[in-house]
Amino acid sequence: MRGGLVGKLTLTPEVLPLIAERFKVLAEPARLHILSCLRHGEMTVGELVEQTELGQANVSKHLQLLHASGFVKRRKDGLYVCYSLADKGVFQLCDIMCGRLDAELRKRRKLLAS
Amino acid sequence: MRGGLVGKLTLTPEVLPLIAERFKVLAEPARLHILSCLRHGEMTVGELVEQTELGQANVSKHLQLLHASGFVKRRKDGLYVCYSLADKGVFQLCDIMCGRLDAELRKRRKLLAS
DNA sequence: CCACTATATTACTATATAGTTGAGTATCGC
DNA sequence: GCGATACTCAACTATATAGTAATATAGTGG
Repeated sequence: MRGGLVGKLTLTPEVLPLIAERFKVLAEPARLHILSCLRHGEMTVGELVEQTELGQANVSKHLQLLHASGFVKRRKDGLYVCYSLADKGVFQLCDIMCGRLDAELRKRRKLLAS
Repeated sequence: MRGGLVGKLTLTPEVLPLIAERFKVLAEPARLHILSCLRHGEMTVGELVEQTELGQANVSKHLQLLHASGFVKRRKDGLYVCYSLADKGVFQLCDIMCGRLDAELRKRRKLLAS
């Protein structure tokens, strides 16, 4: 079923700030790194700190934002808080962006060769 | 053929800043507005200023950035500079984001109803 | 050449936020 | 209870950038 109605909401002036806000969440290497870590499964905050080499409070703050915008979900396990991807759809966005970047780098390289 | 190899480049730590930078370009209501205006065809800077009700210098600056990141292309026509979408793929990203937003608003509404 | 129009650029201000430090909260084992 | 651990929150600093006003550039017609 794949979610059914994708894009029912269109890019009208009223929703522009809301959409921009979402893009802004992904517009940060640190947050993309965290998401990319979570690709393989849920992780505790501490594990993410270790993996990303960011400060602990910093990771925590990024996670709050990612959670508030619905990119990740939270689960408490005793002392630990485990974060995981809310859905794998985030990477659809990243993959498209990677594709665009790739295409442009290729184009730029071709220009240099000529 | 739809472009062929989408996502050949993956989300490795080295490309994270580049990908984030691209998302940042879309993380601005003004720029999304400009892109949305261009959806129907090419427009001059002046037309975009009129349509978006932003300052002229502001629009020009946003256009420089959109052009530098490969979202729009430029064409000089005498005194005028006509901007148009580099490709329609941008809206693939926006539509996905709209879908995510829509899904979350719906979920939030369902919670309120219960 | 000059005046005019359409864009671009520069310099500035105001605001937002990434990262850090230190304090606060919750949960575990003793 | 106490201390230790894992995480969150609040206050701060430094940096980036959106928007603006003024100036510069480029093309057009006289």
